[in-house]
Amino acid sequence: MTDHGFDPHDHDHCIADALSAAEASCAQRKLNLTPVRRRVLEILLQQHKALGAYDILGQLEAEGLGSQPPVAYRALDFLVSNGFAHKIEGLNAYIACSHPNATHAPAFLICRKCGAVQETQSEPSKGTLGSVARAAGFVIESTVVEAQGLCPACQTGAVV
Amino acid sequence: MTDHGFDPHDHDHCIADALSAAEASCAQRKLNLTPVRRRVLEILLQQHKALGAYDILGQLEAEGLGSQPPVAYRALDFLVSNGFAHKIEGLNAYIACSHPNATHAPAFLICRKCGAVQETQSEPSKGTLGSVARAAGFVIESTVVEAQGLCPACQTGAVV
DNA sequence: CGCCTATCTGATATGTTATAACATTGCAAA
DNA sequence: TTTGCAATGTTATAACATATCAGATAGGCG
Repeated sequence: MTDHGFDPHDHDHCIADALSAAEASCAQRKLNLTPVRRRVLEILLQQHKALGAYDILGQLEAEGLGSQPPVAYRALDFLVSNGFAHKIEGLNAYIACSHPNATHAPAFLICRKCGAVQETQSEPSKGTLGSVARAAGFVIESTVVEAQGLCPACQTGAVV
Repeated sequence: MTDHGFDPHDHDHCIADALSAAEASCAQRKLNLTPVRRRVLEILLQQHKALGAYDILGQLEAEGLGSQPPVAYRALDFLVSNGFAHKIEGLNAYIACSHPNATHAPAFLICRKCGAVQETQSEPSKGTLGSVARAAGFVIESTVVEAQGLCPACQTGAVV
C-alpha cells in the first residue's frame, strides 16, 4: 500500500489489508480490538476522507452499536492513541491511518473541494520548524502538519 | 520585534508596537479597525498565548462590548482573514500574529505546560510536504503547521 | 471454583466551540 | 431621500467533546 488518497485503486483490498494489519498489530501488542473499535476503524477505512465523530456515531447507531457520543469518542481515542487513526485538527475530524507501523509524524494533504485526504510523513526535526525549535530550546513532542488545497481531480476549472 | 514567545521582554512595548502597526496597515489597506476588532486584537496581544473565543467574549462582555458569540467570532474572523491573528487548530484558540506584514505561512511552537506560543515561518513548498504535494499534483493553498512540546522554561523536571 | 481487578460499555448530563438566520443601525454615495 | 453597504445586535442551534457514575465481562490467582 502506498500513498494514493487521490488515485483510484482497489479499495476493498485496501480496507481488508488495513483491517487485518490492525488485527495483527493488536494481537501482538495485546490491545483489545473490540467490536465497536473494529467497526469504527472499518467505517473510517471506507473512504480516504475524514469523518466527524458524529458521522461515525450515526453509523454506529444505525447498526445498534451505541448511540451516545462517548461510544464514538472512546473508540476514536483508542484508534488514535494506538496509531490506527489520526485526527485532522483543521477539520475536527478523523481518518484511518495509511501508514500503520510507521513511526508517526503524519502530515496531510486535504482537498477543500472533495474532502479527499492523503496522508504522508513529515520530518519534524528537519526543516525550518526543527531548526527554530532547536534554536529556541523547545522540545517538540508531536506535530500537526496539514495542507489545504485542491487535489488533481478538483483543479479542473473549479475555483470554488 | 523578533521571535520571542518564550523569552521575557518589554511586553507593553510589544503590544503598543503591534497595535500601531495594525492601525497603519488597516489605514493603508482601507480596512476598518472598529472598536471591537481593535479591542480583540489588544486582548490577544496581552499575552504570547492562545485564547479561546469564549475567553475573549468574556472580556468583551465585562467591558460592555458585546455578549453574544458572533461578536467575538466576527472580530476574530476579521483579524485572521487580514493577517493580524491566527487560529491555532490544535487548541481551537486564537493568537495575535507576531509577524504582521510578512507573507503568511505561519508555524507555531506550543508549550503544552504553560501554553506559551512562539510563531515562526514555515516554507510549505520546500520540505517533504511540498515534494509530496508536487508529486501528487496537489495544489497547496494554505498550511497548518504546529508543534506541541515543552518550552525551555517548562523542561526543568516537569514531565507533567 | 470464586473472588479481585482491570477494562470496556451504557447512560445521563453537561461543557465547549462555532455558525445560521434574521433584524437593525449608521453612514455615505447616488 | 432612498438606496446600498458594512458592521452590529440578537436569538437560536449546530457541531464537537468530556465528566461521571453505574453495570457488564473477562483474566489472573488464591
